[in-house]
Amino acid sequence: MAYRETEKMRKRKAEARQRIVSCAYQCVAESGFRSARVTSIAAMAGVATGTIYRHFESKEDLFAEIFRLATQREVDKVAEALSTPGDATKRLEAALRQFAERALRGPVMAWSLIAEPVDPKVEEERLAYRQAYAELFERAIKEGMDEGCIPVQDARQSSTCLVGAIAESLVGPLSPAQTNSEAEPRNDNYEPLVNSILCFCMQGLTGTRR
Amino acid sequence: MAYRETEKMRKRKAEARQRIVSCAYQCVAESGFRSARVTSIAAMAGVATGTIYRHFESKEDLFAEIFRLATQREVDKVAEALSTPGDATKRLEAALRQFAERALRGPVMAWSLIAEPVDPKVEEERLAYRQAYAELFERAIKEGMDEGCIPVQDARQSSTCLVGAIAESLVGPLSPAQTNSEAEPRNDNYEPLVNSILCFCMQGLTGTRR
DNA sequence: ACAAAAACTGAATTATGATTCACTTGTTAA
DNA sequence: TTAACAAGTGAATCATAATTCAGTTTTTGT
Repeated sequence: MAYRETEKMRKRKAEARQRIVSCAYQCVAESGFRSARVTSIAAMAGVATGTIYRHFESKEDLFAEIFRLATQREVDKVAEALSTPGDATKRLEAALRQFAERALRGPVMAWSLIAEPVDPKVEEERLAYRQAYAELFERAIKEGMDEGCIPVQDARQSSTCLVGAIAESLVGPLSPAQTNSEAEPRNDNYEPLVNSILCFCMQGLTGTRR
Repeated sequence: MAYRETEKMRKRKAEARQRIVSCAYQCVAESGFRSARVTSIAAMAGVATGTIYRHFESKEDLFAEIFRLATQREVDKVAEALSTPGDATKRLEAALRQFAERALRGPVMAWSLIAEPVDPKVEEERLAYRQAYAELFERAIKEGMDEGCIPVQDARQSSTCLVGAIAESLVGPLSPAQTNSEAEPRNDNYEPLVNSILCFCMQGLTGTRR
């Protein structure tokens, strides 16, 4: 008898997995899911192609995990903005702004998360992702209704609409055609775009234009 | 010298093309772009696979045309609802309702048009499709601002938000997972869902909840 | 040092469908 | 009838990457 799984090995394996994940993440962040190749992820991570398959069932599974990770980051940021002190209206506005601004700042990944055509398992994650946002907003809207700063309404429905309104507003600006043609001049100022999106959203929510 | 293109031939060719198009349409309406096979479309249309390629450059081109066609139908219906007599608010509400109800009534095609992952050329058509809606709504919003029944706002931005809010609200109900699990009970009543979507949208537009 | 058990490797295989093309059939005008 | 040409056919080919797996290397406990 010999080999028995050892702490050292467990750690090494975990590191390899981690390396694979972050290289895959990087690939996707650079040019989306569609063009990310298992082969190049492996090369980038310094492992053989086959190794990927001892860490993930399939490419789809790997990508689903990447999607989940990327998503979690975004959702956390929005949650953070929502847990700021202040009334619900203010917090919602900050959260929506956060959502939009982060997307515009990392347009390739944002596009992948919001609108890139992806395989079914990844698409499932996308559904979950959108629901995660919707739940976050829903809670805040309910708080707002309790506080009295947001009129009574179907909180879930409104939050779904918010997600849709923002996502749709970003699809144009984020779509690769747009993003590429922008050549070099990165980070223009997003303020006007973001503001006009928020204007509609806040009015939809509160009935008050600002 | 002999064979020269004749009226009869021209017509026959056109008919074959038409047959291909409508069979492809049917396939997509039944189960989406992803599962539509060139081979089965050909079989269904009663032509050889190769024949498809004398009418269309590639599968993507065929699908782009199908998308365009399906899209046109929908956009026309919405345009029709918008050209009804009445004030802009009423007309917009009717149009948005039309959009949502038609989607719920033909969920497979609607999902394909709104959210199914598709090839790049088809995705391009989708962008155009969403813009077509946005333009329609934009015009109506501007009319409403002139009439005074809609407060001054960035009409284009608002119309984009409307498209997004509705599309997002439909993605859940339309997604194949949902659609399939509904088993048999077709056409439930969509009223409550549609109403709550419209509630947010109209308030976003007018600042007035109803 | 060694045998047992993993883990790693990457070239070869496989899967999936779209696309092609050598050949057959149909159409036209003389 | 026939020559000239276009349209139609569908089995064979091709393209693209994901996935596999027989062989190699590494790790471990004795």
